[in-house]
Amino acid sequence: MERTRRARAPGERSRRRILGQAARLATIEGLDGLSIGRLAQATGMPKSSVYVLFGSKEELQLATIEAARASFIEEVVSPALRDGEAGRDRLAALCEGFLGYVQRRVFPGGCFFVATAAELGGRPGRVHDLVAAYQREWRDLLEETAREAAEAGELGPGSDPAQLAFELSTILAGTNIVAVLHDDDAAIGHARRAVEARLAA
Amino acid sequence: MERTRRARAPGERSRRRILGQAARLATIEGLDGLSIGRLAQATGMPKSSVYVLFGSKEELQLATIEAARASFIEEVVSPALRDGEAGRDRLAALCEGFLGYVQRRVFPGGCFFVATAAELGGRPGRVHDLVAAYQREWRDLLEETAREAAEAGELGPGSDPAQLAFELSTILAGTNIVAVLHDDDAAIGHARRAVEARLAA
DNA sequence: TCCTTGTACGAACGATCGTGCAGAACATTG
DNA sequence: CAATGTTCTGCACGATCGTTCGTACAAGGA
Repeated sequence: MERTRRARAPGERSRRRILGQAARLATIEGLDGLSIGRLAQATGMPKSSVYVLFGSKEELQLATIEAARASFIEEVVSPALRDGEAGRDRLAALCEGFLGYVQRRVFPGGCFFVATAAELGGRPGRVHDLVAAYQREWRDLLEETAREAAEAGELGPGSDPAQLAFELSTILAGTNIVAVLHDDDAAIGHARRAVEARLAA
Repeated sequence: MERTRRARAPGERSRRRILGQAARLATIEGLDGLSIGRLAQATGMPKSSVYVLFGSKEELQLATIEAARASFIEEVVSPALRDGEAGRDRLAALCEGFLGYVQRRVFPGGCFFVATAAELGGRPGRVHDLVAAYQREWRDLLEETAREAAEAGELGPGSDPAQLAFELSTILAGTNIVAVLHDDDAAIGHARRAVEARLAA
């Protein structure tokens, strides 16, 4: 048991190191622009080793998405679920967590899922489906939290949780694009005001 | 005169045909994913002809951006400037123009500039700069129109045109991403409600 | 008339892409 | 220590990338 885990460790460690670089690279070059050769060069491993650790480029992309999701949960979701009590506070914490995560450039190209969602657009395939599923998961989290807030009476009387979650998620995604494209953190400030206004009413 | 125009016509016609395909392809494959070989195959011309008409891949990308901008102006901006009188009406017409343009899939991957802005992110170079300039041009148009509306007293008293333009542009961009990613026009409906609410207050 | 210019076409270049494979390197077991 | 079974690595493959070159044709200016 312990033996086997230690035996598999070297492969796991290499995988983890590659995936860290892959997630960072993918926010700049795109998931398609991810090349096994460049990844090998960035980690100092031979190309064939990188390849054999994942089996195919598509599997590498899928694993990269999973790694990025783990990072997103650790950096954005978990802190908000821990700090924000519930309802509106938690909703604010999620938005602020996202904005801080973009601002401090956890990934050099901003939010991994905004970048890949825009890239994959309407293309078919497993990679697209996985990104779409996680994007929806994020919006569902916002929506459910908004629903809690609405039921607690913390939002205006006529507020629609689905509509609110839609507006917040699109504003956050759009903010990411503008902030990265112009390397301009003023966008983050605008976004904070927008979220504030939407959560006050 | 007429002779020279007819003499120069074949090159211009080829360029136009290539750029039309290029703009459509770029919203799916990305500006980087645009390959001269595929473009040649799509237009039935030899690869070298496509190449020599633009001189380099970067020039092809720049020309593609210009072509996409012309399409955007024709499909979104001009109708709104013609129909919407001024101020708030015009602002509403611009937003609705954008949403209709996304919904009817003028480009298969949605708005060209949202797709490329997300792709180019923080990369350096002339291609990035041109996309960033046109993205800013679009937001400036929204902002100036919002300012007209505010000065005409059509918006709420405490409204900030820059903030309003930021919110509208990010909501529109985010809507494009969601609508294309999930091939779900319900996002367009949500966006219409969001714009309406923002322009009513 | 020749000469320049611009467009069209085919072939080829070096580089890099994803992928496959035979064997070296390694740890584990007897 | 020897045998065995995984894991890693160097090398090579076909394909495609952007780019270049040589050539052919058509038209305008000298």
